[in-house]
Parts: sequence; structure tokens; C-alpha cells
Amino acid sequence: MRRPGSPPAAWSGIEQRLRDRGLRWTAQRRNVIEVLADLDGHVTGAELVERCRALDPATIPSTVYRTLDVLEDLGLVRHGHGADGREEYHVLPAPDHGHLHCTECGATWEIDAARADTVRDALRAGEGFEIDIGHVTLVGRCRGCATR
Amino acid sequence: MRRPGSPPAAWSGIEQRLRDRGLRWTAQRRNVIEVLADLDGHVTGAELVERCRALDPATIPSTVYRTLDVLEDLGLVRHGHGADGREEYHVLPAPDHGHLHCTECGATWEIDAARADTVRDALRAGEGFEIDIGHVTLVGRCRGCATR
DNA sequence: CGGTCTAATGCAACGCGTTGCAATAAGGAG
DNA sequence: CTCCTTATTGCAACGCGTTGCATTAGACCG
Repeated sequence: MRRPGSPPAAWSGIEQRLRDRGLRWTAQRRNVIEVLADLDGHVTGAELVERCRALDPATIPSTVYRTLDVLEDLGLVRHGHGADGREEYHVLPAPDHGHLHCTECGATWEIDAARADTVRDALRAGEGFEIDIGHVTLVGRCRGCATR
Repeated sequence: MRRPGSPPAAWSGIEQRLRDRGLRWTAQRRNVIEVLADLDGHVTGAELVERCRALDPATIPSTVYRTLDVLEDLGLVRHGHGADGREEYHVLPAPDHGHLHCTECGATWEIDAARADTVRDALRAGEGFEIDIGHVTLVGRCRGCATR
């Protein structure tokens, strides 16, 4: 968690980056970004909307989602799908990790880039497929539940 | 595609299997099953509802989804999430295959069990994780789009 | 053939996210 | 500072799926 008032470098140039693309710097976008900058890791769409509403009760969901689309274009966030298919946003810069979910015990956790690479390599070798490992949560059973 | 009137073996005992569990054999369930039996492979939830409505215009979505839950308990279908997070149902018996989706060209295709096993093995070895490969659609870039 | 128990249905409301469209407001030009 | 262009917003409606609850109707029993 970040101290308010010390925006990470990733967010600092954003106002200019938007303008350079002919996009606009609005109060609503400022809010979304303020919330995102205060986050580390993941948020679901609904959670993000909630947090924006805390900052500005007049927040409209569709505006938040559209802002996220723009930020994704800029490479500042990436969306994925959780175990239940819900939207999940990763704030960048983030290591290229993966997510696993155990259907038996309900746990969800991350695997680091090195582990994720073994999966990536498997698909690259056989299928020539370059997986976006962070995009979906892989579902199955964890070591504990599988052996039990 | 199946010829009407020749239900596959998998569905034949279902009426009894339901009753054995204290569940009931209803007209609505019959409809869902009739639609499923006429299918090979996948359907999205919405598509299935649509097809049921063709059979009985009075079909209610929530009933269809609840029936699918029951059938999943019985092991006759399994649900997964498509590239966009939508529900997708696999009719059994189905080989334990995987699904890939290319974000660049939009294609979605299957990989057979053997290929899927390389992914499974990668996760089993490192993480002790038993992936349910059919549950989610893996997203990334296909060979063509990746090299281009 | 009723009577009884309770699984299943229909319905209405909700949750998350997306989309179309008219109204608003950035932000560059004069 | 005012005007103009058009990106963005707010809003309302939609799509897919889920949930709670009162009502209906399977299916077993005597």
C-alpha cells in the first residue's frame, strides 16, 4: 500500500500521455487513477467501482469501465478473468505471473513468472501458442486437495 | 449432430439416476436434456436457453441453469468459461481437451488431451497443481499471429 | 385413487458489465 | 476570453447469469 501523496512513477506521466493521444484529462479519470495508484496487485471491476464511489459518490460504473479500457490501451492496467469469470484488473508494472484456483478448498493464489514459464513453454513447444498467462485464472485442485 | 430419436447411451439412464437421488423427472428437464443430447461439444448458456426456447417457448432461463447444475452434479455436463468469461457447457462424455483463444485474430480452437497433458504436467511438476484443463479457455496468441 | 412431503418451477429482483445516444465539457485556435 | 470540435460523460436499456421466495407438481404411501 502506498502513502497518499507519493504517486508511483508509472502514473506520473499519465496526464501528458493521455493528451498526447488526443485523449482528455478529466475529473473522473483522475479518480479512477487515484484509486488504482493506491492499490497493489489485483482488483475486481466491482471493487474498483466501489472504491471510486468512496472518493466520489457520483461515480458511474460505465465511466469507470471505459476508463479502464483506456488505461489498458496505454498499458497501465490489464484485465483478466477470475475463477468465476469476473473481471479482474492488474495494476502495472506487474511481474508476468499466473493465478491458480482450487475448486475444492476455494483458495486462489499466484505463481511467479518462473513457474508460469513452464506452462508457457509447454504451449509454445507443442502448439506454437504464446499464452497470456496472466489473463485467466487456472482452475483445478491444489497439492493438498489433490493428494487427500 | 445426432439423429433425433436415437439418444446416446450416456443419456439413457438419466431418468432413473435422477430418481435414485431423490430428484425428479420433469418436463423442463426433459427439454434441456433433449437439447443437450442433440449437441456435440460445446454450448454457451445463452445459446442453450435459446435452443430450449425453440422447443418450448415458455422456457425460463433460471430453470435451465439450475438443470445444468444438476446435470453437472451427475457428471453429464461440465461448465467452463470462454475467452470472454461467459459460461460454456461441455457435453459428456468428452475427451479431456483444452481450449485456446487468440486475442489477435479472434480464433478459438481445441487442443487434444495429449497436448493438454504437457500443460498439466508442467503444473503438476512445479506446483503440485492438478489443473482442470477444460474449465477455462487459455488466452494468448496463436502461432501465426505470434510470429507475424 | 387421494393425501402428503418437498423438489422444482416461475417470477421478480439483483449483480456485473456493456452499449447507444444525447448532453456536457476538455482543450486547442483565434 | 470566446468559439469550435469532438472526446467523454451520464443515463437508460440491455445481456448473461444468480438468488430468494411463494406456488406448483412429482412421486411415494396408505
